[in-house]
Amino acid sequence: MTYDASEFPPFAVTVDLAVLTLRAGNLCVLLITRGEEPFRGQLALPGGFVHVTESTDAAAIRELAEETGVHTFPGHIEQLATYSEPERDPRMRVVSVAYVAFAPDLPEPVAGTDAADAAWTAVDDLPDSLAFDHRTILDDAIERVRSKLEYTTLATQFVGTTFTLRELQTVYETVWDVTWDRANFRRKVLGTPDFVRPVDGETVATGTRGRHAQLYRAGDAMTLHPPILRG
Amino acid sequence: MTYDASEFPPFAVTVDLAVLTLRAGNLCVLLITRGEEPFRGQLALPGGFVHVTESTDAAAIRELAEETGVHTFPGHIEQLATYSEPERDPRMRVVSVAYVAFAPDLPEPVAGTDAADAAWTAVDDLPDSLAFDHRTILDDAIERVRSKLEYTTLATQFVGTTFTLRELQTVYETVWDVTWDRANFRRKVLGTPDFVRPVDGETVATGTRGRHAQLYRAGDAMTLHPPILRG
DNA sequence: TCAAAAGTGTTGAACATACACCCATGT
DNA sequence: ACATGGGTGTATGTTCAACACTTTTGA
Repeated sequence: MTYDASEFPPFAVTVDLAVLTLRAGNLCVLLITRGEEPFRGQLALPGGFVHVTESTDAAAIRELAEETGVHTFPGHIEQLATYSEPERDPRMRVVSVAYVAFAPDLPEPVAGTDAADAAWTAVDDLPDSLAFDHRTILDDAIERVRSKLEYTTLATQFVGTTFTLRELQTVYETVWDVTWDRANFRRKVLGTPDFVRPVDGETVATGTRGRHAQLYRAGDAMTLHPPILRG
Repeated sequence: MTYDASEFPPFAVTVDLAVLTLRAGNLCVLLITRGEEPFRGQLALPGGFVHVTESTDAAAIRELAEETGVHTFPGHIEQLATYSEPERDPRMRVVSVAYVAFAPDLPEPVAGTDAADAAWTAVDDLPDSLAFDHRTILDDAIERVRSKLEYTTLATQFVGTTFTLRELQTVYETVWDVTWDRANFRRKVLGTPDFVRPVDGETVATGTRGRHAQLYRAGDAMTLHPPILRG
């Protein structure tokens, strides 16, 4: 295996982002409307070219800030997979490294920024097809988030820095479309070492009525032993 | 986002393979010795350039056949992750899509083939460093196989098409470095729907002495509910 | 004082663990 | 016959699921 400029075919490398959040009890994804051909007018995942001086991780983080308009992104981002079918882009040979990001409820994208044509869409209410192979990427991203809830502390990325156990429970119930017994969920979470940590003393929050809830912060644990199961 | 030849920097795209198997009670990986600079003489993961007409999946499968010398690969291969640090290859900008393959015990690589300089190395007995960022890739591959044993039927890929429950148990014990109670392991596996399926009737195998064991085939299940835990 | 939401207790069922024991086979 | 390894039984402890109950708060 020797390297020489004539030996390898050149590829364009892009990143695509599946940014997921919970809004009003629905799992939502950030989609843009394409302004140019091909797929003009269709919905697509945000993304862009990788610069020659940066890693794909760096490119994904850069694009994430541009597309959401938030400069210190409050959630978590990780690589999903790489998509490379030769015909996935009709114009040239493009390999795309997809990332999935999880965030608490973010502000609506604002006109006048790079994110002007971006909007949150409930994943249960997607159009029949997205541009390129983005539907495949998005399906993989949704499967990723559902399975990672089970054996990691990812759920805490969908709520604010402090949260009630009820809010955390709602994350599981929304993403998995199941219901949990409140008491059993509480025991499961509190019985897992370093999953959550209570915020000191007097700290409580309020809903509209009823007893105030203890606030918690994410703990140090990244993986859950044993996992939390869907029932 | 418009495309034009002057706008995107060209990348070389390669695939790297972490081919894992069990040999004599050790988790082993297929490594080649590099014949050219850079990293001449050091161990590296097998791999190669992606052709302009093929997907990275196709390239990985092609390389896998070439490197192992086996044309219908008996195990499982899946994408691991993409590695793209700008300085990962000192000569040019290379993005590498890594794959991990799991196989039952394969024949020793034979001289006179493309796989001539390849050899199985126990992962507990690796040199301090591998070429490029291949040590990082390999560490990720090992973590992948360890975690996938827990919630998928991947373990069946490390044994032949038919196997005894004892052989399957040895897979878990070797990869995780734990011991299981034989009776409890049996109940766990047989109690999981579609994990394994007994091979009909008279079919039994033999060790050196003792009662013949029932043979099983992998079942239809891909994921395990509940997962098998490390204890 | 009532409704709503947080938090605790309790009970029977299901499961896991650690063994003891029986069965089939080759030497 | 006996050692070896496959296969089954069982008692004990732990966890889980369902649901009743108590506490705290706002209206």
